[in-house]
Amino acid sequence: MLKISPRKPVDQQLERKDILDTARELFVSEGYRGVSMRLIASSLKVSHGAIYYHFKNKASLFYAIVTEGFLSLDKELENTMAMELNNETKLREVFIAYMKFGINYSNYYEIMFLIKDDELNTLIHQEPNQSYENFAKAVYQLCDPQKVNLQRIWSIFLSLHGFVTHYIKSGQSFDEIEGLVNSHADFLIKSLEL
Amino acid sequence: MLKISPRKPVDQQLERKDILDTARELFVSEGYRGVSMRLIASSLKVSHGAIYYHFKNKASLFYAIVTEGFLSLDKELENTMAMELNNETKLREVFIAYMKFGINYSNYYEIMFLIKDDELNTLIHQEPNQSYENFAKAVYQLCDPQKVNLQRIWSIFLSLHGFVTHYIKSGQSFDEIEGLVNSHADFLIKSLEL
DNA sequence: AACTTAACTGACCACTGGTTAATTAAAGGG
DNA sequence: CCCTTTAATTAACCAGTGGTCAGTTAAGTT
Repeated sequence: MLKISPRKPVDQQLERKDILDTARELFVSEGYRGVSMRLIASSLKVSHGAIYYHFKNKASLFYAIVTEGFLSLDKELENTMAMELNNETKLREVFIAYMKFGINYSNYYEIMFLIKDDELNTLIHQEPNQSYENFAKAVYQLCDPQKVNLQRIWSIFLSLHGFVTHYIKSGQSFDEIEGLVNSHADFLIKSLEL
Repeated sequence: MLKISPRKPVDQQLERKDILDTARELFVSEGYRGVSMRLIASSLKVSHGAIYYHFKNKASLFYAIVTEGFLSLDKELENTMAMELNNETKLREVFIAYMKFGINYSNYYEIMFLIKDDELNTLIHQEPNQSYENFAKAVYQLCDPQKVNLQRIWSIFLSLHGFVTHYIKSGQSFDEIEGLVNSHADFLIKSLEL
């Protein structure tokens, strides 16, 4: 019979933050589906059941990580909006920043907007809408109200979404497709008839 | 010891077509990830190992089904191009048909353009490009060459792709979003400045 | 000290895709 | 017809997944 010594001394106890840090690190390189609870546990040198004391399930664990993604995307938008540029150039930069975020943080983007997983999607239901609203407000602010309405902004968003979705699938780096990024941004700017 | 009687009489032998028919039926309602080899086998009342005599692996089995999806999409495009309509209206119908296909055959669309699966993606590498080329040719044919280039057509395609991707995720029916379909089609038509 | 709670382990479950030795029917050849 | 080879299938196996839980020990409380 193997000796089981489950509860560890206080200074060795697994903390929620340790789990999150390890999961995040693995997630960034392997994606949601590429990271198993067992992989996280073995990286932490604990049994995989120990994770379930701290998190209800895999979706809950990764929900904490995905909210970081939404914060990052919002921060990118904020930073772009704070640039000293004329409206049209700034708008173009907003589009480019969105595409750049999606490609550079593809595993985040996937879990934020693409993955169909019942448990995960139950948890993530407000954040994508909020993220879109922030985007829409920014775009509306930079446009002439006579030239743009909500439907058009929504179409712009879907076009950006399509760009990111396609290139996440194809796996190319941002540097490889920068020309295409610029071209798509130009297409969308032109569609607004500014 | 249970009696094993593996090879069945000729008239009861499992045929490749039977597997494909059952897999397709399950796939249409449950999607690629929702259908296991064991589910297909139990539906056919055979052992799941029997499928591997006929198909190398799950990806190969479903590759046969996904090619049907590409054929269907091409057929939709063809049918739309055969309509007696002026160029702009026909172009708009092409866009609508694409979005309609994606929403109505969402599990096909997912496996054709969205799913990241190494084995499946090894098999499916020409078809999406071919499908896009057919689309691009049709669009180019309906447009004024002075007003459109390959980059713009590509952006149109990505915009349609984004629309479908988003609404596949949200799970709404075509009827529920028909207004949005029309609105997005109008956005794209207007972007061409016809 | 005794009791309760917290934190964890190892084994379990059901499920997944894929593999393989054994088994039987079918096909081929003498 | 008989024997051999090939085809088609099964049941058991493997390794992996997310999740569960009785048992064990440390920590906390009285």
